[in-house]
Amino acid sequence: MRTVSETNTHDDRPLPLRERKKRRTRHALSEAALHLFLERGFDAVTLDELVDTVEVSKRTFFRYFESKEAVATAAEHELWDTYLDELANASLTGPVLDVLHACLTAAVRSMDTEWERRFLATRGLIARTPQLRDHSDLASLLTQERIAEQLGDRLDGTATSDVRIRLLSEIAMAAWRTAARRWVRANRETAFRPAAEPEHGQAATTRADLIDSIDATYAALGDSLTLQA
Amino acid sequence: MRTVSETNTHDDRPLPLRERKKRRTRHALSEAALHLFLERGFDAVTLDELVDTVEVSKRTFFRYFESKEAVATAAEHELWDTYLDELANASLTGPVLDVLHACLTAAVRSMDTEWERRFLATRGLIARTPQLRDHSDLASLLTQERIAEQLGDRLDGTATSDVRIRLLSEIAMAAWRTAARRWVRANRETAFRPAAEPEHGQAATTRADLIDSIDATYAALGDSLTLQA
DNA sequence: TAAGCAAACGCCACTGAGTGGCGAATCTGA
DNA sequence: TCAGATTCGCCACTCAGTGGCGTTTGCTTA
Repeated sequence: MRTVSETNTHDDRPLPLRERKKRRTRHALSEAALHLFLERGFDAVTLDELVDTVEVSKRTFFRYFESKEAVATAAEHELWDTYLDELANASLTGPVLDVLHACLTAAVRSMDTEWERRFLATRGLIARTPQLRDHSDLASLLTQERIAEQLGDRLDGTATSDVRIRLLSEIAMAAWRTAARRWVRANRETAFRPAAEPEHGQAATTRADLIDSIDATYAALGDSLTLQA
Repeated sequence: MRTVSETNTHDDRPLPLRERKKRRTRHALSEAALHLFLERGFDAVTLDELVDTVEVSKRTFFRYFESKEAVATAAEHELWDTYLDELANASLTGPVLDVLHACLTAAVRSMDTEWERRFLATRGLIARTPQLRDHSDLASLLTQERIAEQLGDRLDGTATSDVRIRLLSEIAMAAWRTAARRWVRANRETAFRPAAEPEHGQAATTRADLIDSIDATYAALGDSLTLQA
């Protein structure tokens, strides 16, 4: 039993002031970055500009984000963190590929609506900025590496199966990249507007579509291996 | 019959002088780069240094290579070019994955010994330089993209199979990355010395090992998909 | 509530990759 | 031998990212 004063859902109050300030700075930076980048393009905005609008020193910026690309893809990084958490808490039973698939969709589902908005913006930027696409792909490869490590620790560690674990992680991420790219391509024009109109009756790009794309892609994995000319 | 004066192996003569000079410059740059990077580390060598030792302006450097990373991984790029050529000339019959597998090993086999030396050096650098590992991974993703495009053009272009083609390309490259990483990891200490001793009786890292690793990895693809916990 | 401590920040100078512009050298083809 | 076109060198510039250091700000203990 916890005391009443200790709210456990989204408790922002009990956090030390210092921590709250940090969150606010981080949030302000990533929010302003998305806004500026969408407005004028990733390349056209310099870090000095971004840093000026948030009224923070450039030195401080790099205490929060490790690169200009990182602040634009923060939402994706959060997804990967959640994904890895899901996997860490999942029980490894049955086909491992199914577990990875389930963890990924669970991660996507568990993000809040704030995240969804930022993620859409990020993917919009990625779609029109090669540099960001590279950074995003790299992040997926890094995550894949982490997955392989985690699986390697938790499954039997025979050297023979090590190749299979690495391959499995690769394949799982391949499914993500394929699904995400398909999903982005289908929405290049319709979505990703700088100022998102809130309640457009039109069918907007939702995370449900993304999850559908993921499911469909995972389902196509088996066929792909044996694809005939 | 050719005249005796016209040697056909490595004929550098019939090429216009301008072209020969360009080749020499490019070769000198990539050769000096490998040497310097292996000697003192990728980060410790500045472009200005490299450019000074070759006695070329920095401006000229960027007319030959698009980045500092590119000059260190030139050998890999050549492999990808050859791979794509192989694929372009291959007949698409039977399982597409087998075709990709065959093209890759064929490409590796068709490179000359000069290439092998440079490739080994490059992989040694990649193994110890995260920045280069990223660049190499990105190059493999880009190649994978090209493969998907080529396959998309040559196979039937139904939207349904598009996902499978992308996935197949991803999976094929996943096999490469896994194989190459395994191969590098197995030789991190034994090989990749700045000044390679020519005829060490000891078993040295050869491209045969690499091809074996590729074969083994492709063979493990099917199992990986159905890997059970 | 005052003192002391550590974390976070701002400022500033600096490195180094990559680019733009333009005039000079060099190759080529008639 | 003389245009015309490439290619190159030089120089100044932009901008991401880092190191150092002094100052502020929140936290803690007396």
